[in-house]
Amino acid sequence: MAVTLKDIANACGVSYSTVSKALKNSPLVTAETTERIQQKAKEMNYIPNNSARSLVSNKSQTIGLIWPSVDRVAVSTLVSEINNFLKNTGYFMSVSIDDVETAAHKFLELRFDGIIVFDEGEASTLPSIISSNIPVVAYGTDRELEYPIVNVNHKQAMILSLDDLMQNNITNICYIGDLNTDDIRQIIKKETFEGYCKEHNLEYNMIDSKGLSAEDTFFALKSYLTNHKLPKGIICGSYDITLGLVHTLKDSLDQHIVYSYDNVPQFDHMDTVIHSVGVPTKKIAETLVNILINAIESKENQPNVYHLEPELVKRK
Amino acid sequence: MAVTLKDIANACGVSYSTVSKALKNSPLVTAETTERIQQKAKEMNYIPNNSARSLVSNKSQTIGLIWPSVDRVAVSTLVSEINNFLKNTGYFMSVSIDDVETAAHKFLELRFDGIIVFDEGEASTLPSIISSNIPVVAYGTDRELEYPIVNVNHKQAMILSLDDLMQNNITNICYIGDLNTDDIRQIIKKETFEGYCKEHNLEYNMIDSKGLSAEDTFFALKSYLTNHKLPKGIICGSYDITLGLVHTLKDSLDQHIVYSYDNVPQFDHMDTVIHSVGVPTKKIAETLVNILINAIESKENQPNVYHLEPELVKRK
DNA sequence: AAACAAAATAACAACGTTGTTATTTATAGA
DNA sequence: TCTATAAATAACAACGTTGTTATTTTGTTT
Repeated sequence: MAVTLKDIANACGVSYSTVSKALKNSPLVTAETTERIQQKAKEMNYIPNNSARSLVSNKSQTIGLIWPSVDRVAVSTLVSEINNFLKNTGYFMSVSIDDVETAAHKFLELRFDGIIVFDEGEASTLPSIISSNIPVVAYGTDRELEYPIVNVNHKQAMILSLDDLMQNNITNICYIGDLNTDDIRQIIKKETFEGYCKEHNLEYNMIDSKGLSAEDTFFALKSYLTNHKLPKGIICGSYDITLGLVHTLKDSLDQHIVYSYDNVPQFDHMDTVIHSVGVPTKKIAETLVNILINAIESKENQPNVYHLEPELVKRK
Repeated sequence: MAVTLKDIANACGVSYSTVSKALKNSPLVTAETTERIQQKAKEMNYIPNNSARSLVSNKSQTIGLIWPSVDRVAVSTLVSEINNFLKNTGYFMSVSIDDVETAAHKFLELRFDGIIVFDEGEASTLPSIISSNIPVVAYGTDRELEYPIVNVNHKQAMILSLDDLMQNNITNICYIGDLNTDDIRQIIKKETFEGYCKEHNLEYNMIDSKGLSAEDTFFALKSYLTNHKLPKGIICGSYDITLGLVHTLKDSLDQHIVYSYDNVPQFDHMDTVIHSVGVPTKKIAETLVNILINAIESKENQPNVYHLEPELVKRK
């Protein structure tokens, strides 16, 4: 069916091992033969068989990305960036939206070279049988695992925005975020906010977005606003929550100063001024890719927690 | 490194071909040995090597999905549904967000069993060298290709909503969509709208959303509304465009009757009443999967255009 | 022109499976 | 007990590569 090295060899009157070398520009084959063979290979639409290749060399030049929550918009930017960095490094990225364990198992069967996991807490921990068989790096929650994990220091991000609010003498503030959850990231945001406010004697309140999506936030705010008002300073727990806020306030938004988690490029193109705080998406993508590629090439998987420091991006 | 059939064979004192059969529940192996071998395989954390398997059997039980525009939210629902249908059929779905040609080429190298492409027009046409080597099905634009394409009959969808408007005696209407584009799908919507209105002597106008995203629409509408008013009946060219409209109008939305393209479940959870028109996401997913699996199993790829008929979903 | 070294190419084993063919072991009938 | 037959297991070739080893061809030196 498909064209193989043997077919090219026959067409060129050489042995298939010579074809193999020629296609890899090996110095063991003379320039003319190499040229002739490559020419023929192209002409015959040769496509290397990764299965055969992987079988003998144990390399597939492919990374699996596990992304069970496809619908989270903010993350799609990160996925794109990871794809770019991987491509530059010579790897192909294959995404699965299955649950973490199913996806990882299949990636292992496919003998991919490494795995990136979007860690969403307990449910997404990879069993050690898997992580001991393939380099893994996770992005997400701050916890000790058998594989490296990249964390974005949500605590520091909160402090950055609060410091900036203080500096502008805004002391009437609120935090909008998912308050009733066991997602450790959301808990950190909430607790840091509360701790800081108490410590600095700020007038504050916390509004439950009742979820992480823009829609959840929209409904939660709509009902909240029937008998409350929002203070001048607002900190939103995520990009999607901010969208919900923008969607709700619309025109009166410019009476507030808004800080949002998730330092994604989307904020640059919004018509309302929203400051954002967090590690730039590119930086996260780059770190994840570097750690993983390094683990693959050095063949060792150092369990570790990497903290990336957030930046405050002020706009207008 | 990884556990192989041979390792299990040694541990059980049988030959590796017996292990191979036992793990596949072959009747050629006695029940006890099968039990003993499967037990051991589990204990040793055996993970089959897909490369070896695929090499000899030419099957990978994996489908590649090419999705270059990850950021389009409406599509993520479809991607999830496709994943579900594929899983039920015993296939694993691997997504690439690379451009169509790069992704398809890699899927071919990986010897995947089939490809689903989100067809976005000319730029995403697969060269026949690829489509003749692997079953392909596309979702998207209405055009003749060397592989089957599933199309959702945008014309009929427009007519459905216009008929419904007429039936409710709303004759003052507008269409919000991407007007200056060579995307054939958008052109069909626009032309069907215009043709219908002229034919029925309706008072109409068309508003350029200047893009397909919610943001584009938001800006376009904002500037439009400075010296215009929107009519009672509104038809939006996509889910994202509708989001832009909702975002812009907010409270005055209930003075209009809105129809939106893209029959996604998201509309059910919105707090404003929006009718939607289009083929239900599940139906699209199911059709794509069925056509592809059929092509794989019958080993023939009938080039064809499948038209799915849209439905009008009225709410509240 | 013979001998040798260097360069170019060919042959081959291996990777981990599957499916077919060959061999061993158990079961039955005389 | 011995053969004929069936059942169970083992051996083997093949899939398309890569990297190593073996062979052939070419070029140089005498």
